[in-house]
Amino acid sequence: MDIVDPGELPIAGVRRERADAAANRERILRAATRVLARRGAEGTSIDAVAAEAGVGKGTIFRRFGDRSGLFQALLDEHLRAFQDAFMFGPPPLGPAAPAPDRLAAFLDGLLDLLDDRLELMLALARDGRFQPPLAGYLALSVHVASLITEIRPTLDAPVTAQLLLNAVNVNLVRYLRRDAGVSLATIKASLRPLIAGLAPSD
Amino acid sequence: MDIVDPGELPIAGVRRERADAAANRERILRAATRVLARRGAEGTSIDAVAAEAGVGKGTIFRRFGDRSGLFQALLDEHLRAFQDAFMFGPPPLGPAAPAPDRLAAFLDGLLDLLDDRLELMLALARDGRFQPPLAGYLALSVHVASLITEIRPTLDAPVTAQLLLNAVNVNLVRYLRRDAGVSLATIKASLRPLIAGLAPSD
DNA sequence: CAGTCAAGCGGACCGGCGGTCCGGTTTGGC
DNA sequence: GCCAAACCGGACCGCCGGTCCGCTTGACTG
Repeated sequence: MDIVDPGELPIAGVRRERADAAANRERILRAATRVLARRGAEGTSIDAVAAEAGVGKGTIFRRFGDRSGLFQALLDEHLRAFQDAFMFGPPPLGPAAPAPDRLAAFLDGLLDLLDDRLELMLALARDGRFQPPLAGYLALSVHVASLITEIRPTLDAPVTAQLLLNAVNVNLVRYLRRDAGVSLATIKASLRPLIAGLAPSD
Repeated sequence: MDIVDPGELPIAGVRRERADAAANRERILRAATRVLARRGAEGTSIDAVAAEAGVGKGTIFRRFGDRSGLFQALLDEHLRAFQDAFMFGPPPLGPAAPAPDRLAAFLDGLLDLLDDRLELMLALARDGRFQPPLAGYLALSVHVASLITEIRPTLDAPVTAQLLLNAVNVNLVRYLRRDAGVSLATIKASLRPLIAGLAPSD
């Protein structure tokens, strides 16, 4: 995506996205959302999205590169608000709260997001491209790592952060919520003891 | 797999597997192991395994039902020894040790197994069939849940067990080991604080 | 306003995959 | 040695992600 935001004025050397292209991008993203809702992650092929958007599949690949690029773009929309909240927002998510509270609030928020956008996250998870080094997830894991450093500096923060983030894996959430009938509150509560172990034993 | 173990005597009403079929099953499993090693999880198609085994692909589907059935069978071989060890073996894995030690030893052992059979586990993970409710994994999660109950009975043991098991997700291990260059010892060590949080705060 | 051309578009096409099917072959009990 | 049941192989199917290329269209220029 080396194209400047269409809302900005043209910049020397950078061409603006054509109006029809921008419109199509929007239609495609909306169509993808609808297909995800209707057919689920498993049934959401590029052909299906293209048909729903009334667009050739070539157009989708031109815009988003490949399958996971499409879902990345969709995820970014939802992730942005969350990122703002934990980086600049009010406590307990934002920087005014103590680190342990922030970590708990962060995981709660992430679980809410996962629960809300399950099919999208599953679609992303399908091609292994998602998870650990996922572009959008990178910011999250950096944030968690910094919180962990704050809580107990002697830990290996990056690795611990990955372990924690993986505990709330998409597939697990789907299974617990859908097949095992576990409530979100239960999952959140069960996560607490794990993060409690991070605090210095004193 | 409703066919009796070929080593046993025939039982009334249950037909023994034919000799050639048994031989083929073994050839297929061996071939799958070789292909996994040579081409990795991503490059291990059923066609490739069939070719390597010198067998038609129909034979594979007859034997193992579908793609993941093949890898399940392969996993079972490796899982059995581990199961024996934590159910009947010596401490710290076996029942003679205190529950917290057993849990730590269990996770260490699981990580060793993951590291050792990475490609196989990745192949299993590819079709979502793996993970949470994976047939072979079920026994593991039951075991972890029982240890957790022993450690702190007030926890929601099944959910906590799943969270813990997911923290050592296959994809994460691959990423940490292969791309991030993290040692197995580091991963094990980073897991300790998390399970430490399970112990009653007293 | 007309001309120009890069950008954008669509859908036929490709290779590869998991899975099915069925005509021919093999096995093993009698 | 006979025969039915079990087994086998690989052609075949539908689907999917991704590519390609001839045609269309938007937007800048004079």
